[in-house]
Amino acid sequence: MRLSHLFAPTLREDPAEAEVASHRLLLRAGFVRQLTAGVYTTLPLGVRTMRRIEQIVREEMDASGAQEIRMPIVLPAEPWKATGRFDLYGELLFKLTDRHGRQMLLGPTEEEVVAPLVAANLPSYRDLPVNLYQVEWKYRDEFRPRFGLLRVREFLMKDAYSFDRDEEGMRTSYQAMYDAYGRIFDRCGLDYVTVEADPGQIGGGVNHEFMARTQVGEDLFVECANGDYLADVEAARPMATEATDQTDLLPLEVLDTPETPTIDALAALLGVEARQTLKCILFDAGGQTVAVLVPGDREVAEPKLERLFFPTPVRPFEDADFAERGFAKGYVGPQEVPEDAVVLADHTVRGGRDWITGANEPDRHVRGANTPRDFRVDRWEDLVQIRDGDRCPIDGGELRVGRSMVVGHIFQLHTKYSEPLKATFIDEDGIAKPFQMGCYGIGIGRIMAAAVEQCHDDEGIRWPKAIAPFDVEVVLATRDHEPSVTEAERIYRDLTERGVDGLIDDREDAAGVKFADADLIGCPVQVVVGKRGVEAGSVDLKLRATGERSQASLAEAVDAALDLLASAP
RNA sequence: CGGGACGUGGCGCAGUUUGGUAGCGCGCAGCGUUCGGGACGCUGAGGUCGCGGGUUCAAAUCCCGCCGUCCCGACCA
Repeated sequence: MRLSHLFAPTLREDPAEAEVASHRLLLRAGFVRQLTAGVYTTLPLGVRTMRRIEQIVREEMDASGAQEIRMPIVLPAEPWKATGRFDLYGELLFKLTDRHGRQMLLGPTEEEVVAPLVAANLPSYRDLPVNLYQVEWKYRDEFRPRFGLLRVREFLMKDAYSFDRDEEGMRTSYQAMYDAYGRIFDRCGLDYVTVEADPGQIGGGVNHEFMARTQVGEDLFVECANGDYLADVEAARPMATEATDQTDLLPLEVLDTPETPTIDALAALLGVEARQTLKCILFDAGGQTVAVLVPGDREVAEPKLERLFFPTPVRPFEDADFAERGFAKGYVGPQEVPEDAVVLADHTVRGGRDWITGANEPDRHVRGANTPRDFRVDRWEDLVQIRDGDRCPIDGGELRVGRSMVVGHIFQLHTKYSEPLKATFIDEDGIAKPFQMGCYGIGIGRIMAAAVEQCHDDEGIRWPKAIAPFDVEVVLATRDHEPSVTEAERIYRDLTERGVDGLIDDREDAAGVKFADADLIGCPVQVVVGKRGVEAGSVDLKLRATGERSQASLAEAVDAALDLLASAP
């Protein structure tokens, strides 16, 4: 491709709206342009990189036995009502109405389409397993698109769905995807970790996230300093706390603590540490009151709580709930919790005693609260948010919190969708049974953004060669020196004949402009052809990833470029 | 959804406090000089100052409403 003909408008200055590196560089280097919040046009360079990513994804999906299909984007709402996701997703859905007044939506994911599709001709167990995938646009009206291509409202996603006869088959299909995902992200050149994660809104059971390590990601994970534990921050658990000595407990004593509805105010008034206090956080789970106990210096991890009660929705108390159910907001303690409520305590609560906690009346707390003497605990569970410095549950090592961008997420769904959708097959015993499903997503644009986050410097992008828009850029560093032009054209042509995706900068611009753009666009290898070199019978080569420069004779220029490309990351 | 900031030629910005002929840099077009790390000179094109309403002799500037974009947060007692 000739840069003189390529629609790749590069920007000399950083766009005002872009703060994170990937957003800034993808705009500046002419890969994408923003149309509106969270919606982007992909320019030729971006299309090339995304196609390369798609190609890797398709090869590995096909190799794992999955088959590509293409499903619609405009979907009728009915199946989404059947699975409950029409309401569950709510505002996240782009909804539209057709001319007949029928409710439609733009697909945010496609279980509701693919399960009925596979079930349509009532397959036999002999037809299973089946794994279908597509690479298609997805629509989610995120309440805050951000970080350029990281969180967008329209995005290209590879989504796959496996259908099995039983759980064992589902686990086999899941493992095949797990393995394929590892190969995909390896091939894309990403530095990533794989963690067991929270199921979130898709629900179901076991699931893993593939997280590219980045500076700016929205998703946090924890990692043991000794390298033996990795988890999504929403699913991570700290090392079990040892129970404290329970002798010589303090008596329960009521304290006057005016104007102390927060832990900070209470700790300040009494001159104690927040961790000596006990928070009693109230939730509603399908009408039942749930009291969650955690030390005052810790936060409740709501996703963990939601998982415990799944599929019953759990929500925090609203102001009205406190009054209706007889609790004093800001002064709630676990004593006197009604019998029909359930009291959950985090394991870390075992490590404390003589708690200071709410007295269940305004402006009063108690000191010396102990279980089971003063309050009951119905269940001990893992309920706290993990934080930097917690101990690893495997070996007690220090846990560190890292940032990442989730580029892939795989789920074991069991019959969560096949059941409500009545997506069944006929089993060996002649009875119709719901499929055991799995679903598997990869964000194509996110891989592109994550790669830029991981591979860039002050000058621009340093593409991993597997997903670079072009392999080699030939920079013609002169305009009016005919022998240089001839040599540059020859090298470009020979590279193309040798199967390399080549780009030649044949524009009428100064050499400095071309060098700057070459570094910005970030092809792995640059071959610089100019008057000085050509008169001396040589070209200059540069490996973008390291900045390493070398020279080759005109005759060996193509081989040298190919060798350098082979050595590129 | 709450809070904050911003909106002025294609891009980046100044001008708004204190109302009075719309500016700068880059880019773009033409000519000339340059020609290996974002060159130089001359000439030139290009703006409903986000939109609507109001105040005023006069509004980019003051007032009201709306729209858009970005950032932070979204219930922890």
